[in-house]
Order: sequence, then C-alpha cells, then structure tokens
Amino acid sequence: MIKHRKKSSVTAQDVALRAGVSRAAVSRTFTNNGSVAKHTREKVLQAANELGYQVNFLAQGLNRKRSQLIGVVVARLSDPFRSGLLEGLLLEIQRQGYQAMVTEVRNADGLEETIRRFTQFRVSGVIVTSGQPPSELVNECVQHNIPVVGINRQMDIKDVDFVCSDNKAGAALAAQQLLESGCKQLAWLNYKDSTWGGINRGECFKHAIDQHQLQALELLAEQDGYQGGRQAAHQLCASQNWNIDGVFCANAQLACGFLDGMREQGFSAPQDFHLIGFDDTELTGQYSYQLTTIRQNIDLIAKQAVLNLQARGRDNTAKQRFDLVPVTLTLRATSPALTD
Amino acid sequence: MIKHRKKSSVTAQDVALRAGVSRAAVSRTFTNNGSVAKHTREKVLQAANELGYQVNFLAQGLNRKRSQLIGVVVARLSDPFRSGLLEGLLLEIQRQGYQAMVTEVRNADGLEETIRRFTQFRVSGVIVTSGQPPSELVNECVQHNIPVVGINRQMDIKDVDFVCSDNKAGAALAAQQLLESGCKQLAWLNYKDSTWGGINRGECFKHAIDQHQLQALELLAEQDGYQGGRQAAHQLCASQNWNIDGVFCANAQLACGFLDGMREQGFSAPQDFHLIGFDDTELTGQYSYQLTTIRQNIDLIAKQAVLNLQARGRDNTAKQRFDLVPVTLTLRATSPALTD
DNA sequence: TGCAAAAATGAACACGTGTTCACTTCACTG
DNA sequence: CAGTGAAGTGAACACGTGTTCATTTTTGCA
Repeated sequence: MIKHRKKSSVTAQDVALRAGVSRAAVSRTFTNNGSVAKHTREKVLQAANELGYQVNFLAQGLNRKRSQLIGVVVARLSDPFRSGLLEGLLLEIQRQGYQAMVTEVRNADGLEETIRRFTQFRVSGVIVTSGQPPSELVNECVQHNIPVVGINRQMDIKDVDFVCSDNKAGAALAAQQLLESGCKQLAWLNYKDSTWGGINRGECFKHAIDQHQLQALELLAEQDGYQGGRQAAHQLCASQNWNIDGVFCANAQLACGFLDGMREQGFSAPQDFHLIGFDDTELTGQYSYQLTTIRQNIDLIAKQAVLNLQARGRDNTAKQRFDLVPVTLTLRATSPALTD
Repeated sequence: MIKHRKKSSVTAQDVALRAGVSRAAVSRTFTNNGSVAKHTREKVLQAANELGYQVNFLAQGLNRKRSQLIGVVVARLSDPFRSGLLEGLLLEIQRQGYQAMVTEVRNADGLEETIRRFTQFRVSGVIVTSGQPPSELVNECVQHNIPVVGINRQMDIKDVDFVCSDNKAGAALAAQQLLESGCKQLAWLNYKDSTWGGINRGECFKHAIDQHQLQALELLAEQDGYQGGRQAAHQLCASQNWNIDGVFCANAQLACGFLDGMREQGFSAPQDFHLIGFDDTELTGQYSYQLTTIRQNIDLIAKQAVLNLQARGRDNTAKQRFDLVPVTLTLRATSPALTD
C-alpha cells in the first residue's frame, strides 16, 4: 500500500511537512511578504514543486478580503467595437496579474444584480462598459473599498472614475474633414435610443459646425447597428429632394449600414456624398466598405482603465478622474484625403 | 454615539445576532439545506434584509471546495463568430446561475497557465473554445473533480467532453448545393495553419464530392481571416487560366475576404462562381456580402456545453460525450436557391 | 569575544461560511 | 397519558490561507 492520497488537493501544510518547516514559512515564501532565509525558501520551493502545490485563491481572497478578480460588465458583443474593447480589456487585465470575471447585462436590473455579485466575490475592481450603475450600488462598492471605472459612459456619478474617448476632438476632426472636402449640407446619424457616447458625439459635432454657421440634419435610426443605418438610408432617399453631401455617424455599424442602404438606392460614397464613422473596427477597413472613421485607441483605453483601478486600490481618497483618450482620423475611400 | 460600524461587511454572525438565532440557522436559511422553522426563517430573512447581508462567495467556495465560477478560454475575439459564441456562452452560464471567468489565450503556455489558475479558483467547470488542453492538465482537473468541455475541438483527449458543430453534415450540404447548382470545378479555401475545425470541414467536403468522382482544388491562405481570404483570391486570379466555379470556405471571414478579393479582380458571385462559407455571422448577411453559409447554432452549442458540465459535475463516472450540433444551410446571393 | 540589532521562525488567530452531531422540542399515535 | 419519531436548534469543527507577535538565531561591529 503506497501513499494514502485522501486529500484531493495539496495544501500549504503538506508542503511545510515535507520541507520540514512551519506552514507560516511556506506562506511567506509564496507571498514574498515576511522575511525567509534563502536556504528554507529553496527547501519550500522544491517541496512545493514536487507536490505540485498551488495556492487556493478562495482561501487567499477570504483572508485578504480581496480577490485578484476584476469584474467586467459588457453588452452586445455582436458589435465588433465592443468585442474588440473586451479583448483589449482581457489582455490588459491578465497582463497586470488579475483575472477577469465577465458578465453580459441586458437591463438596469441585470446590472444591479451583477455588481452585487461582483462584491460578493470581493473583486479588486469593476469595469463598466455598458449601462450606468446606480449610485447607491457604487456607494456599496466604495464601502467595500472596490473601485469602479466606467468606459465611454456619462461622467455624472460620484466616486466613479471615467475613461472616455475624446468625442469632442473626434467630432471636430470629422467636421473639419467634411468641410474642407467641400461638403455643404451635413447630416448626423444616430440610433434614436443611443447610449450617452453617441449622443455626446452628436452634440460635439453640431457644436463644431455651428462655428461655421452650419447646421446638421439629424437622422435618427429606429434600430441600432447595421440594419438601423440601412433603414435610415432608405428613409432618407424616400424623402423628397434630399441634398445631403456629408454624413457623420455615431458608430461604425450604423455607418456601414447607411453606406449599404445608399448603395441599394444607387448612391455611393464619395461620389454622391462623404461619409465618416466612429470606432475603426476591422469591418470598416474591408474592401467593400473602406470607411473613413474616427479611430478609438482601444489599447490605451484598456490600459488607462486598469491603471485607474490599481491607483484607487492603493489610495481610495484620490480625486475623481476623468480621462480623455485621444482619437485619430483614419482616411479611407468614403471621405478621402484632400488633394491640394 | 451611534452604532459603531467597524466591520466594512456584514456577516452571517451579525444577522444571527440581530435575529436572535444561531449562525447555523442563518446558514441553513440561505442554503435551503438543513431544516429550519418557518418562524425563524422569516426572522432571519428580515434581519438579513435590514442589514443588507450577502453571502461571501469566497468563504462559501472555500468551504464547499467549489466556487460557482466557470472558466472560459477564448481567443481572437475580433472574429465575429468567436465573439458571438462567447456571448452565447455568457448568457447560458448566467442563466444557469454561474459566473463566467474569461481568459484570452494566445499560445499553449498561456492555456496551461490559465487552466491552472482556474483550478486555483476551484471552478465548477472549464470551457475551452481555443487551443487543445494538455492531457496532464486535464488529469489535474479530473483529480479536482473539475469537468472540462471543448467546443469545436479535436476530440482526442480522454476525460474531456466535446461539443462540436456537425462539420460532416455541413460539408455535405455545401457540396450538394454547389453540385446541384451546376458547379464543375470546385475549390476548398482554408488558412494554412488552420484549427482542427477548419481542417475537418475540408476533409468532409473532399469526401463528400469524392462520391461524385470530383476533386477540390485546395487553396491555402497565408494569413487567417479576411485578409487571408482576400490574398488567396488575388493569388488564384494571378495563376494562369483558372477555371474554378464553386468555392467552399472554412469560415466566414475567409469567405468575405475571398469575395472581396475576387471583386477587386473584376469577378463576383454568383455570376462568375458560387461561394459558400461557414459560420453565419452578422457580417455575412449584410448587403455588401450576402454570403451563402453553413450556419452554426450558437445557442444550442452553448446550452449543450453548460449542460455537459452540470451533468459531469453530478456524476463524474459518466461516459465521455461527443455531441454533434446540427447545422443548416442559409441560402443567399453568392449561391442562391435552385429554381426548378 | 561580547553585545546589540536584525533576520528568521513557529504558534496562534482571523477571515466567513457549510455541515455534522448531539440535544431539545414538537407533533402524532396507540 | 406514555411513547416514538421527526423537526428544529446551537456548539463545534473544517475549509486553506495571511499575518501578528513573541521567541530564537544569525549577523555586524567594536
């Protein structure tokens, strides 16, 4: 009868026994916290290696009152920008040594339940990319010392840090490009129940062209995404003698749909009108679209979001942050570069 | 001086104190496990409600040796099919009362590290949608009684359950459609370092047309995704007098790229050739592509995967499962329905 | 060599829960 | 009314770790 393996998992106690030291020494070795002699550290590491020891994160988190989890709230991953943002967040979260918990949330109730569950796991932070967390819940997080950061959200909640693409600069870039291309009759396309980000871009765009004494026709799609943009185009073409020659869209999906919708009616960009979208996704660069867009810097957004969580984890009294992430104009076929 | 709130979080002990019962009663109330009188249950629930008590999942998991987490391994979310699959998995995982931990993994080492970390969190199950977990790691999971299920993976690992779209049926549907449409010279397009799923589809396709004494020209793209398909088209057109009139692609991204690449050369479907892809993503249905594709049933895949985890969680001795999920042919412009 | 400061060590407690095990109370039957 | 089984209850243990606090050992210096 060989070794009687009753326990399914090997604990720090087992390692201590084998290395001939106390369990505290094992703990210190792995956390690099207290001081431990070089000789015993080696003994511990060898014993741990032989036994295949790995620390139990549940016990660790229970003791430290904090797990190395970060909660991420997402929605509508079918939008390429959103899945791209999630990918960026996952990579950055892992790079910093955390582990991501992801929840897809469809309404306010779901968001509430989700954040509550995050606190039950004692997460190190919460990243919200969809919805607006109720301030009472945020208070609960603050009490548990759990930092919350919103991405591309309306910045009106106390105790929440925000990271947001620079919509104002983006809208200005788009307006400048359209105007310098000679467009006279501008339009702004958005989903009628848009998120704050879309609305904000629209306001910034209107403000930008207002300085040139121009106004934008406001197109509001009944649906979100590709189909919404397509139908908006159909609706525009159906109206009597429209004369739009420059369109700015709240996001890439709407823009692609709008372009296809216009094509169905026999019009196209840049021949009949100029078109600029928001969110440079993989789709926008493809041959069949070649959309000129405002590009959001996903890597920077993700990095800044995690950075904020870490900073506030260290010092909870820091001032609330509002980070604007620069955007750039990517010129493609639907509104090409100017030729002097 | 009011209540001295020293503890940041309220525990079951606090609830017990307020309700005038023992802590065990509180625990029993929330787990529905032991038996508890109706009267005391109500007292406990009221006290818990007043104090805003929520069970600490770390402590719960530590005690039960199992958390209500499910680990999900993903990769390349920029592919719409993969992000769609993740979305389906998230929704199903939440629907069943679990919480998803998601990790993006880029190579075999990353996969190993990831699964190890999952076990450290004592997850209730692992879902692998990318990469092939080393069998030694799977053994470790089995020892911890953690079920593993692979989606669209090669089914060659012991103790792992598999859920896979029915590639054989899909390939047969594609072959039938192309042949009945009158195609004579078939081609098969795949990425040169494809995953097993792609390779498998190709073999099934070749087998299907072999029964009609036909062979497929094998096109292997240097890159994966849209750009790979596009370059493959360019390469095909560059070759002397090619005469392909029917193409089947390993996935939707390749197919869209191939279509665009052919368009750049002045050819299109279905006029010059028929084209069928795999993975009915949102992209394939758009006006500019209208791709005929084999549709994978994401909801069913997700449901079956979680179901398998639950089943094996209850009975670890069950026989290894290989589930084939039906696929359907979605007819669109690039290979339209037959007209009698 | 002698001595003080620093480093290393192990016992013990805390984290918050689920569950077992005696023990008490209750309801029901003959 | 006595007796029996079931339901309800609380004390105590287990889960596996981090950390404090005395205590022992080592190091550095005169």
